[in-house]
Amino acid sequence: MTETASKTAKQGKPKNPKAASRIANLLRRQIITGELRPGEKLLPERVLQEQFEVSRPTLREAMRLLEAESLIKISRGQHGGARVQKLDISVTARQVGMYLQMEGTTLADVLQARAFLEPPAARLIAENRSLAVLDELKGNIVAAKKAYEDSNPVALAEAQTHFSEVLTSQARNQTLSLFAKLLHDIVHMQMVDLTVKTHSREGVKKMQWLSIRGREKLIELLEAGEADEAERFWRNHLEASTKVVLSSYRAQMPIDVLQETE
Amino acid sequence: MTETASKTAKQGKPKNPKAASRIANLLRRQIITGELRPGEKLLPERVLQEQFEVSRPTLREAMRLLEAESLIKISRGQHGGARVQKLDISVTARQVGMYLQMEGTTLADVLQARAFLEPPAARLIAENRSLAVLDELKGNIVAAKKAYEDSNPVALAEAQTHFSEVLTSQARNQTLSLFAKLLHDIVHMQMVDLTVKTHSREGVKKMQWLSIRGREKLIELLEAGEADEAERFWRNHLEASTKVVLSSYRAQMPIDVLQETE
DNA sequence: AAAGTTTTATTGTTTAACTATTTGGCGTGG
DNA sequence: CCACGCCAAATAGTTAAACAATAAAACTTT
Repeated sequence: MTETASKTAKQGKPKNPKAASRIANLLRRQIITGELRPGEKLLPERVLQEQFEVSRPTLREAMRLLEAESLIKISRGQHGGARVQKLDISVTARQVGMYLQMEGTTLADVLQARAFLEPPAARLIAENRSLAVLDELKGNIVAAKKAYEDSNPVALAEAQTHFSEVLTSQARNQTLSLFAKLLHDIVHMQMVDLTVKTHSREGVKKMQWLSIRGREKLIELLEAGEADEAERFWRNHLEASTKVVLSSYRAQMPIDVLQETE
Repeated sequence: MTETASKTAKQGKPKNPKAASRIANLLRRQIITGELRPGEKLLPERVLQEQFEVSRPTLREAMRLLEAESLIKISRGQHGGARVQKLDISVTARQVGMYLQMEGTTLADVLQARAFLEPPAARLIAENRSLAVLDELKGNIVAAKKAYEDSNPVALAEAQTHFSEVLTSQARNQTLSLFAKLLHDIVHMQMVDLTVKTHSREGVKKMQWLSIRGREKLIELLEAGEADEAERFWRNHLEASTKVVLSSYRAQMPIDVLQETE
């Protein structure tokens, strides 16, 4: 046996590397293909153990993996167990953010990326302009103005990111929309300790007003269907305001997505 | 004791949700902050057990999490153990792809998103044109032409994606560059069973040639520093060729990122 | 010296128990 | 009858100790 060993005899069951990830793959597939839908309960541990013919610790490693991906949520108690969940985007955002963090990416870089996505989106909206979208954008401006007058920086920031989301989501491209959401989430993570500083700054008020005016102008262009002009205007606007943000806040610091995950 | 139970007495140790994810968080932080660098070996399980005061199955759940994130790679044997690794982008790509898959995103959608990112990148290259980048792009064209003449569709596809990568990576924005890589990875996963069909098709050859010509033309514009023109041209080119791809292949099917992972 | 064998350090997996946390039901006292 | 508290049952969370598998190094034999 010792001589023939090595790799001559292939095992009947290739038996993927680790039992846990093998099982996680199987369950993951069931969930993602919709075989198991959000809200549905997975079988309890001991049943799955028998089904997959593994021990409890091994099965539980698999459950941890799925739980970490936010595919399932596990609870204890009488009617506890693993329930399929809608995917939580913040989990993906964290992983993308982790990647960026390891490369020393700055918040400035992330903001710039966002500024990169929006102008083409604006173009698309101008090309096939829909009343619903335009109305939503207008409503957003109203809310932003109110927040501005109330000197409520948090609400104003919310309104701004919402505006961005509407822009990118209406580009009618799911992939791009997801990217926009990821960026929003990553930026949001950083803002936890960033927004606070907004209060005391001089000139912020003025910048905020310019920002609102810029969006109003964009809406006009969108309504007029001026695709080229809308795209160009919005790029210039974002570049200008990004510059201000970069110099104002400590956006040149690498992001950190690990702050007290909880 | 029964009466005072409930939640009156807070434990000294708040003891975050699950031991495994708590430990994973600690180790993850060490890795991401660079305290532990790629190649370095983590302490063996039994030492970490003592350090974190948990049992082996619990610790191993944590290790599984980090392994799934590609932060560590575990091997058995005498000098085995967990080693810190450079992050594997395909893990992140898979997770992003999972998200897209659950929304029923089509390959067409993903390709369109890529077409969305490149024109602005082309603009940037035209604005601050560097010889190195232009040379790399030119070299790419040469390779593509060779693949074309050899009727080597795989090499040609490689060249095309490389061209895209150079474009987006030279945008000097890490976030955007990461997105481009993610898209490339997701597309690549799908191409496993997609490229094969390329051979038999009529008109493909012609399309390939147009694609190469388009890139040559783009390079000319970039060299001339015609930012606006380069961006516009490239968008039109991508839109046109995307349309062809969409009708030719089964790009209208939802993507599937779960096909036989390993 | 080369080849094969044994030893050893490490992770992979199993089994069996105990602990903690919910929920529902049951009973007792108002 | 209702409300409160206690208990029981179902479930996941954690621990413990052992054994299996693997890979490298050390040793032994030819």
